[in-house]
Amino acid sequence: MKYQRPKGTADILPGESEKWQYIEATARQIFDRYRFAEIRTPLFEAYDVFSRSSGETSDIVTKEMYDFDDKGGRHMALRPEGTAGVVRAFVENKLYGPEYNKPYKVYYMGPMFRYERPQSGRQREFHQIGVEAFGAENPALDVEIIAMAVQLLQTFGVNDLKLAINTLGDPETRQNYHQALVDFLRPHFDELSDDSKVRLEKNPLRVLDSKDPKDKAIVANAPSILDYLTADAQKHFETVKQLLTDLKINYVIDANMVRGLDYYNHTIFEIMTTSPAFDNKETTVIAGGRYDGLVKELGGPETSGFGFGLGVERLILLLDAAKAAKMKHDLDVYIVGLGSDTSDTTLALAQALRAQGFSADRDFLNRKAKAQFKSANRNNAAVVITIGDEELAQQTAQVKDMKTGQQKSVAMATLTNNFKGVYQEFRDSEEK
RNA sequence: GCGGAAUUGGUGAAGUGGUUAACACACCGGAUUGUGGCUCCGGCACGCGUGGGUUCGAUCCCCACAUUCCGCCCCA
Repeated sequence: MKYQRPKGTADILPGESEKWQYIEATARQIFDRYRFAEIRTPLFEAYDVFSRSSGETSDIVTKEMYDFDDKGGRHMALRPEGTAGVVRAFVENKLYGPEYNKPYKVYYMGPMFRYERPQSGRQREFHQIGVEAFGAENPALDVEIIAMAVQLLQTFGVNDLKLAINTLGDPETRQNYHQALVDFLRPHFDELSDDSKVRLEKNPLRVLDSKDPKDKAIVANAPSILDYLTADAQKHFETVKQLLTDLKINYVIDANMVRGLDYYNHTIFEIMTTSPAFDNKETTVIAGGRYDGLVKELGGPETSGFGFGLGVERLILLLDAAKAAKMKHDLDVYIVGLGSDTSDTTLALAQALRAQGFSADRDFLNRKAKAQFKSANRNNAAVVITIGDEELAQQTAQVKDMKTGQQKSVAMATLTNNFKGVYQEFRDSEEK
């Protein structure tokens, strides 16, 4: 094994790729219903696009960025998440212009890159499906997008969904709370875990998220951001809660929920699920929220935004656990050719069948009849057409229904002109 | 970035410091000049993650590296 794939990457092979197609097709369908349109942005951007949007001190920027200098000496980075590039495109293409619908709604799907230690469901190259909506501060938009996220997961058959919401308020809220939290944690500095000591300096909100038992005990008595909301922030959050209730969408408020990226404010949410695929531990599949300052941060006009991202690899693990329906397509026709003289004819017949809209396959290894039938069986072929010297001479073929075992001779011309009729006849007799 | 475990064929795996690396599944061929099952027979690792070292001799012992998995950090 001289060459192997880069650490933390995966080959998605046939058998697996069908799941991806299913997921992507389903997502497109749902997004379309909500009038989101696809946007495709580059897999890499100027490093600053990400460092500016995620926050210089965020973990993504400080240690997980897959960055490099290109031959022109430009500092570039593979995208670690989808939002920054979309916002950059939104600004660069002036999509905030008056000629565009507000909110401006887009979705994307594709690979993201983070330089970190791989684990199951976590890779260096991973995939996200995400949506962004720009230019509406109305909390109803928050709720509509959360509802869409819930519907999406339900459509995938993922159950045991738990929606957790929180608010980070507006900048004023955040500043006040930040101060209050630091004031509270300072006296406990020596008791905090080493990780949290660092967090306290870099991003105190993250201490709230700590899994360390001692940290948790301290945090339990910490002030809640919900007590520091400004009137506006309070109103926004209340409306979100009310609308969720109106839609009969269950949720819990997790006042300690935070974000690793700096650009979020107001509503943030996560949809979690428990599954054997994750050892029955709660795992977040979708995470998102509001980011009203980001467009401006990247050079555009003051424009609000709301979006979420879904981890495709994680979703696939869930589908596996739920024993998702088989998404593989069966074969319509397998053509058995006996003797190398038949190869021209089987090739032409296969083409004729495909032209009529059927899937068709044949043997290329000159194997004997038995082996070819085995292949047909393995491929779940509905029909097998056999051509040997005799059929060649008479311009016919043996057509066999693999389910009933019934076989009959059909003129070659009929197969090439009207296979549909032959096929239907078999179907009908199967039902009798 | 830190800590731990693993690494034998297409797959699941057994195994030993010393002639030919079990067994099973899958696959290929034959028994059955042209038909899917079963049965029987045969084939299928120039090699035990990679590179060094110890040894008369290593897949098995030692070291380094790589990759995978698990935990932490973080997150999707």
